[in-house]
Amino acid sequence: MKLSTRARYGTRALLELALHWGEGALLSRDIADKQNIPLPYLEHLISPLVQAGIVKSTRGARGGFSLARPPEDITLSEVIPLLEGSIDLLDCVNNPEGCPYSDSCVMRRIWVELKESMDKTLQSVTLKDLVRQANGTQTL
Amino acid sequence: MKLSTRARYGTRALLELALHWGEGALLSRDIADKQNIPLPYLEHLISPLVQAGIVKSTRGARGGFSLARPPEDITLSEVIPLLEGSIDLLDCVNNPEGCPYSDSCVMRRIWVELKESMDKTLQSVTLKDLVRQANGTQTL
DNA sequence: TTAATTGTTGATCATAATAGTCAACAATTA
DNA sequence: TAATTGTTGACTATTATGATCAACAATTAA
Repeated sequence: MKLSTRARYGTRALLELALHWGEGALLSRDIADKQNIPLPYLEHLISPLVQAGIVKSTRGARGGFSLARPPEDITLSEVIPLLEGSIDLLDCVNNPEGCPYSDSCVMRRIWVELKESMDKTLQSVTLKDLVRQANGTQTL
Repeated sequence: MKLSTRARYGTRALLELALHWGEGALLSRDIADKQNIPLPYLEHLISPLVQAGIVKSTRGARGGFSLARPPEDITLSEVIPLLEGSIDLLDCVNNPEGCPYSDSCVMRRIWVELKESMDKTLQSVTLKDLVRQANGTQTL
């Protein structure tokens, strides 16, 4: 039950983009260097973020990546599932038909609750929050 | 970020033991049959539960397994980490020294919060709760 | 229009974690 | 003492993850 490096790398990449919000596109190479992410790996894991409309990509010379929306509008609840596939601890959480026992299963309810409590926490954090904290600006 | 089958099997085995609380020992073979768990696998995953004093084992003829404590005193918060190794989504949660970045890391705080919210949910569920639900006795 | 640049995609490989099995062993009871 | 039952460690198979590489598409600037 460990988080994959995709989620770790991905959130770091997004933080990097959030730190440079409003400054135009960042090269994937620079993101990779700054955040210590293998470049060819970054290219793959950023793809779902682009397709989901969280990251904007521009090809060709002078291209790169930038956030498609303001950092305060992007929560981890939106981001982590894209990177991780889903935050369901078991497939039955979102797909009860897949398990022959789901009707009578006593445990499924627990896994659903668990997912909901995680999601609630993730919803409470925006990229802007991360930027604030990174800058030490956070009053908290 | 999926739960391992150890946790699924393990909780089912515990549920089975809880259902028979007060009736003496259950054979591992019977637990395995009833809950559809490969017997040799069950033997391995039950071991940490025995060592942690949650399950009591008796060897030899007429031996078997039973809960070492009343079902209402055993929470999932105690059980799942034993089966799963830990519920930390990342090692840095419980072992900051392992990561060179943990000081300045913006993300670690999130992973810690996530773990705490999961643990809170798991703490709220005892084996007795599961039994009640399995019996349809739950008033809720 | 061409060359350089940069993201996109798919194939592929390596490694590690998980799931599962088997056999020798220790303890207990009848 | 023989039958029973849990304990442990070694081992195998399968899958998921992490990572790389190469061909390709789009864009810009000379």
